[in-house]
Amino acid sequence: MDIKREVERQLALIERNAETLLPREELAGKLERALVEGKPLRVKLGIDPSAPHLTLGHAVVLRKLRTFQDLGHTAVLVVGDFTRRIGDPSGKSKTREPMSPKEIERNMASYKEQAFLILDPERTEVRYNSEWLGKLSFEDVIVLTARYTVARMLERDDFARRFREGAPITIMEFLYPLAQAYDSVAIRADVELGGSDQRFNLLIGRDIQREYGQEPQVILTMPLLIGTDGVHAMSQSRGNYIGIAEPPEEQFGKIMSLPDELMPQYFALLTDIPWEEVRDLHPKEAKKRLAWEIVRQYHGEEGAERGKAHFQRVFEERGLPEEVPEVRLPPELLATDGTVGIVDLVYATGLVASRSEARRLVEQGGVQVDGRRVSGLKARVPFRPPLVVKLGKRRFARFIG
RNA sequence: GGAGGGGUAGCGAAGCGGUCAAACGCACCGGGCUGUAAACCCGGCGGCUUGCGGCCUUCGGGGGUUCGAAUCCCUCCCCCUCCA
Repeated sequence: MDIKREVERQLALIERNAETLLPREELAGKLERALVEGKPLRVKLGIDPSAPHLTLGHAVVLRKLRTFQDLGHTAVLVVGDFTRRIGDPSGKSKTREPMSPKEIERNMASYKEQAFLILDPERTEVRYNSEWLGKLSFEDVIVLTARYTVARMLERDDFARRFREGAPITIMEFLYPLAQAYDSVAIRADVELGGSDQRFNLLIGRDIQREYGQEPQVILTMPLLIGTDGVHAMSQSRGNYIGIAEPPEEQFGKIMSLPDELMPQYFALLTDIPWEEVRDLHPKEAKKRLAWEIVRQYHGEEGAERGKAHFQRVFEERGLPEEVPEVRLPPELLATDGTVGIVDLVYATGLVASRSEARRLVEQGGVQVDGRRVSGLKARVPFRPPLVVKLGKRRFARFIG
C-alpha cells in the first residue's frame, strides 16, 4: 500500500518533462522491486568522450539522472571510449580522427567536473565501454550481430530514408547501436536515459538484453533542448550552445538573448521553477529570473549575481563591464601631435582579426572611444590614456599608458 | 571489373572562357528597432591598401592551352551512385 504510493510518486517525478517512457508499467515494476528489495535501479547514460564541454543540452538529461539519484537509484555513466575509436556513428560526417586514451581521459576529467555540478558523485558509477567491448572476439561480434535483423535496423527513420534514397549506409553504422545495446547488457541497466534522438538506439538495448537473457531496460528520453538560434537542437557543432562551464557573464548574456518562445521549455527542462510562477512577469524579468537560476546552478549565487550585474551594466545601462582587458599602444603608432589613427587604434586592441576587419568596424559605426562614436577611416583621436575602446556591443579594451 | 556523377569561401549551393574575390541561403559581424530580446530592416562578411581606385592570394593537388581559366585539356588524389 505504502509502496504503491511511493512508486506512483517516483513515477510522477521521473515522467515529468520526459518525452518517452517505455514501457511505463515495466518501470513501475522495477521501482517497486527496488523498494521492496532495497536495491537501487541502475540507470544508464551513454557519454561521448569527444567533447570536453557540456552544454545545457546535456544538462537536461543529467538533471533527469539526478532525479533518479535523489530517489535513491544509481547513475551509471558509460563512457563510449571504445565506440569513439570506431568513428562517427551519424554517417553524415567524415570519419573523425581517432582519439588517444590520454585525450579521452582528459576530456572525461573536465566532463566529470561539470557533470558533478548536477549529479551526486556518491551515487554515480563511471564505466568505460572498452572494458567489455575491447574483449569481444570477432566471433562474439558475429554472435551479437546474429541477434538483430536488417529489417529491424531499417526501422530507424534515418536509415529508412537513406536506404530509400540510395544513400550509403555502412555496416559499421549497424554495429554502433548494437555496441551501445551491448553496453546495457554489460552493466545490467534497468533504465537507459537519452535525448529523444537516442530513442531507437535505446530500444535496441532492450532487445539485445532480452537476447542475452536479461530483463530489458526501460527507456526514457528527454526532449532536445533548442539552442540559442531558436531553431535547432543545441549542439556544439552548430555553435548554438550555452556551456555549463562558461563564465557567468557569458551564460547570463546568452540566456537573455534567447527568443522569448523558448522560455517555457528552458524553465521546464533546466530549472525547478514552474512556468506558471513567472509567465505573468514582464518577459524580460522572467528571462532574468531564468538566467539567474541557471547560472546559479553552475556558478552559485555569487556567480549568478555577477552575471546579472554584468548584464545590467553593459547592456541595460550601456556601461563598462567590471573587467576590461588592458592593452598598450605600440609607440610607433603615435603621431608627433599625440594622436593615433582610428584604424590603428582598433587593430591594436587585438580584438579584431585583421586590419580589414578594423576598417569595416569603423566604417559601420561600430567603434566608440571613451563613449564617443568615431567614424571615418581617416579619423584620428588624441591618445590620452586611459582610453576605453568599445567595439560593437560587447567587446572592450582599455589602453593604458 | 564496367558506366556515370562530383570535389567552389565556415557550411549548403550556383557559376562552366572574360563583366568572378566568385550569385543565393544559413551561420557570423556592424547598425537600426527593442526588453542587448526574438522577429524584422539596412550594411558587411579573403588579405593588404588613405579613399571613387589599386594590389596580392583563392574555386581538391600539379602541369598545360589561351591575350585571359573556377570555367577547356592532361595528370594525380579523394568522394558518391548504378551495373557486375
